[in-house]
Amino acid sequence: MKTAITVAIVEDKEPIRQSLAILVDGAEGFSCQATFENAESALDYLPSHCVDVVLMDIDLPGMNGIDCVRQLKALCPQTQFMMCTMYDEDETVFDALKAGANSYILKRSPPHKLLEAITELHEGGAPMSSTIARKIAGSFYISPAAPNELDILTPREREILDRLSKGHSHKEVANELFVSPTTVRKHIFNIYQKLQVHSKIEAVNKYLGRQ
Amino acid sequence: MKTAITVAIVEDKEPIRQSLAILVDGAEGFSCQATFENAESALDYLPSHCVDVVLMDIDLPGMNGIDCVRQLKALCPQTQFMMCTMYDEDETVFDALKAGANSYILKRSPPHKLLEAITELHEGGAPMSSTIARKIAGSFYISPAAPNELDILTPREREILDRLSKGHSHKEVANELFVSPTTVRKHIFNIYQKLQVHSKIEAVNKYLGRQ
DNA sequence: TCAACAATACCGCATTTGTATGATTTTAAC
DNA sequence: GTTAAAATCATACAAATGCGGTATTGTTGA
Repeated sequence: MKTAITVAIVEDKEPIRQSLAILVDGAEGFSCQATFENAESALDYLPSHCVDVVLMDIDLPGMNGIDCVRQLKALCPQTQFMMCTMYDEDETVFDALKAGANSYILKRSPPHKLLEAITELHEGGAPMSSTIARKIAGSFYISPAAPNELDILTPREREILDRLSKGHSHKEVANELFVSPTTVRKHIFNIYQKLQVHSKIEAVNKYLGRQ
Repeated sequence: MKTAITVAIVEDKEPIRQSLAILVDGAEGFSCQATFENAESALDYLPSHCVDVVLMDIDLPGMNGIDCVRQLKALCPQTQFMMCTMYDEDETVFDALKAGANSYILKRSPPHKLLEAITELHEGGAPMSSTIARKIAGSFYISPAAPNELDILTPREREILDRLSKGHSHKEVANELFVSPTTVRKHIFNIYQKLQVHSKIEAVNKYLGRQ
């Protein structure tokens, strides 16, 4: 028989913490090693007792679950973190992923799904509740309908803007493209007109899709 | 009984196309409406005969599956697209998501997983093969080790850099912070020294973690 | 064929920026 | 209570940049 997947639970609400612990410990192949009612105690204990999977609530008293993951991630690199929460706002989801969460499951998921997800996570997957997964996949989508401001730039202008975005000066770009610096300046001027900006930084921000 | 999920398949290799069609059509609750051996014929037929789910291979003769999804997405907004391919390179995956793919399944997945995935996709999820999901989730992760370069900046310097990153000039920043422009320039110069750069763009790139 | 556009190039001017040196005042740490 | 670091300001110069013209050439679509 395979070694059980070791699990820790961070959840402030007593009844939920208890039922999660019972669920995990009661299932074959899983072992709940520890439970915590706040982020601080988890940060205290887990680094010296790393587990395979941590189920992390987000809304905790004191430090929130996302910041807790960010810190634990550095201390327990081999541990997988599953956010287990009721929040499904965009910002929360993406902040959790940025902090290092590998999985994001909504609390309303049925128990057997949770166990499945822990297994999948431990086997190298990144199980997400379906609405979360859709949110994440959708965040990459670039709508062709959205008339990209950059479309009005000519290929040459885009090329120059790209090099500017890498921090190259007018003169450097001119050398790279084998044209005169004045030509580059003219192109840049035209770019400013088209993008309605007045400096390299503003142009680069638009180019790289910020602000 | 619920209406069957209507499916179309775009796959150039005859045997794979056939077995996918048989798999889908043979399962209860699924109905394979059409199969195509290239992107062009799919683009020809599907817009006027939209289906619930399209299984799309990537490596096709002529137009590839990603570009095909990009175009179909605009014409069949309610259709869900599942990339079904052997590629798992980063660039391919993210390009597919940018094009509008809602799901990305590797061909090596077992048949029952594929049917499950189609169902999940149709119900609003975004099923991904586990290695793919991990890749996607990981793409958000911001390593806490990276920003240590910025740690050497003082709060004031960070404040100024932040405003520079928004495209403000020296003078503007000076007005915003109620200090002399020369002070701002001094700070900026110190920032350059610390970050080992020589222009605003380079500094802002480091600040925003894009280089 | 002609107009529009893209890419190339030049000149010139005012402003911004990068670099250097030096100094004063707050603030924080020991 | 001294010291170190941070924040402030000044002056100065060279280089880079932003803005305004004008002009030539090649391509392209109406």
